[in-house]
Amino acid sequence: MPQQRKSEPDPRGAARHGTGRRLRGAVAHYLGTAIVSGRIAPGERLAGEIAHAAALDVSRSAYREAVQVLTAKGLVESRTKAGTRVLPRSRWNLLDPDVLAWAFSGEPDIGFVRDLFELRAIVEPAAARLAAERRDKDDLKAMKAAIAGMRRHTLGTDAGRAADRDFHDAILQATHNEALITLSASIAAAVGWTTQFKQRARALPRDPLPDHVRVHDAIVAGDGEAASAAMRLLVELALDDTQSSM
Amino acid sequence: MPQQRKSEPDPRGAARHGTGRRLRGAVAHYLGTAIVSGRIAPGERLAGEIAHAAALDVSRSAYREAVQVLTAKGLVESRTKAGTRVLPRSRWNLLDPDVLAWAFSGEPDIGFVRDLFELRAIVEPAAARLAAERRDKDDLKAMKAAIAGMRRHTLGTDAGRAADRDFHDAILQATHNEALITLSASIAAAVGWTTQFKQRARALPRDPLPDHVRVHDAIVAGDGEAASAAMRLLVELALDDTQSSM
DNA sequence: CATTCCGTTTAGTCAGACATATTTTTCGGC
DNA sequence: GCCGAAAAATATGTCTGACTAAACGGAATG
Repeated sequence: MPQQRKSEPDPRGAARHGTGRRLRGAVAHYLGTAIVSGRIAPGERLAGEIAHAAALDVSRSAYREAVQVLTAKGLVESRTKAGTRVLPRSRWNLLDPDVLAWAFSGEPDIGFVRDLFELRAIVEPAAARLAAERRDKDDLKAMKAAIAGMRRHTLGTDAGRAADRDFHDAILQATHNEALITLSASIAAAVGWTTQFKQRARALPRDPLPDHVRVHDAIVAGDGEAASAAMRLLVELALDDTQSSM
Repeated sequence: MPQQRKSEPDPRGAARHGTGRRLRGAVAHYLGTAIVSGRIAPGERLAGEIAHAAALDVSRSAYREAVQVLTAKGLVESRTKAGTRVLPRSRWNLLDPDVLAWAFSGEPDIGFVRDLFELRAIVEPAAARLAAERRDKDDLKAMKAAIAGMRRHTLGTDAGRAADRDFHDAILQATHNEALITLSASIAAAVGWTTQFKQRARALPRDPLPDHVRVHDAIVAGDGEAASAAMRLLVELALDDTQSSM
């Protein structure tokens, strides 16, 4: 008995034509967004495996594997007999790339976006400082290429956004700190979603190139203090732009 | 044919008596540590599911669910026919609590510990500053209680370490920034493992209480700058202690 | 009234079959 | 002899159904 009266998107259907994700991934995405968006509240109990799997029209194994993914990300916890419950937000791995993606797949929570920008404002200037102190020849080459790309294309184009990403990536690599790289990459990606919203809403209000060049020059000069200050300014401007469009 | 010539710990046996984790968790832990410790290098291919599951003496479903966990944490990627391969370190979610635990379950990599301390030195002072600016009555109460607990017990006791954790937790809560809380909690836990090593190696070289009191007083006074400076000092001292024992 | 025991419920594990997607091989044609 | 397309091989992905184990609730018992 497929196709019952569910208004929610059907993971099976979505997997069949849309994303290209495997079935298990589609179910995980479906449940993940349902939880992160608050449609299923913390403390709430999910329907039993057999029933829930049947409701989603997938086998129990596929459903279970999806739940394992959620468990791995700290969203739910399963105990025999008690069922699987949604954990309190404090246990969620909010910095996991998938969780971030799920959080931004719908209407992102304003407060959470603020938190992320705050974290970014803390981490990225420090990263720029470290980059200025540690960059080697390859790092400089990558940054130079990225800046050149940004000169050629505006942020409205795919190529322009790619160059922007490359630039920030190059800075992170230059810190030679794996933990910092992992963290910043996640945040930057998440912030990227919001940036896209921003640009859709209105033409971008200012040319971001000079800000980036300032950061670049400071890192080339090996001036950590200046690099940190320039990056702080860059993040603040990005925050202003995003806020003015919300 | 159980008990073949494998020197590595047997996940099934470990699950049977030791950790209390479910079988799938034990397999995930086994594979996770094998990968994080470098025993299985990035780019390498894991043995086929049927063979590998049989070698570990677990069913294919249990093995697969364990692999899903690793996939969720970015350690491996599975593609039909091509098998499942270990991803490059850059794709790992190094800040995931489980991954950190796996990384510290054996001999932790010195370079990675340095990276974590560096990140901590960036984030925690900033967190202290925010806490000083935003703490409410409940936050102050929790911090006060933690400090009192630290006065009563030394860091050598369980109660003392719990009080220390509570203090840092209270500071994070006071920032009212969920992303910051998630991040710092992970790092602090990981750094905690190393601290334990440190104390096992030698009597702790100095009384950490005055440093904590300084942070506490600054936050109570609402002085963000002082709180940040005091916390920076605290982290630096912790780093010194850890380094001198390695 | 407290305690213990047993049945029920739900997740956990197992086994084997079939589907799907690549890679590799092979075979035909140019 | 080289190149390209079709077929075979192989590993992951999904499905099904059964059984196990653990935890909760209530009944029976002291």
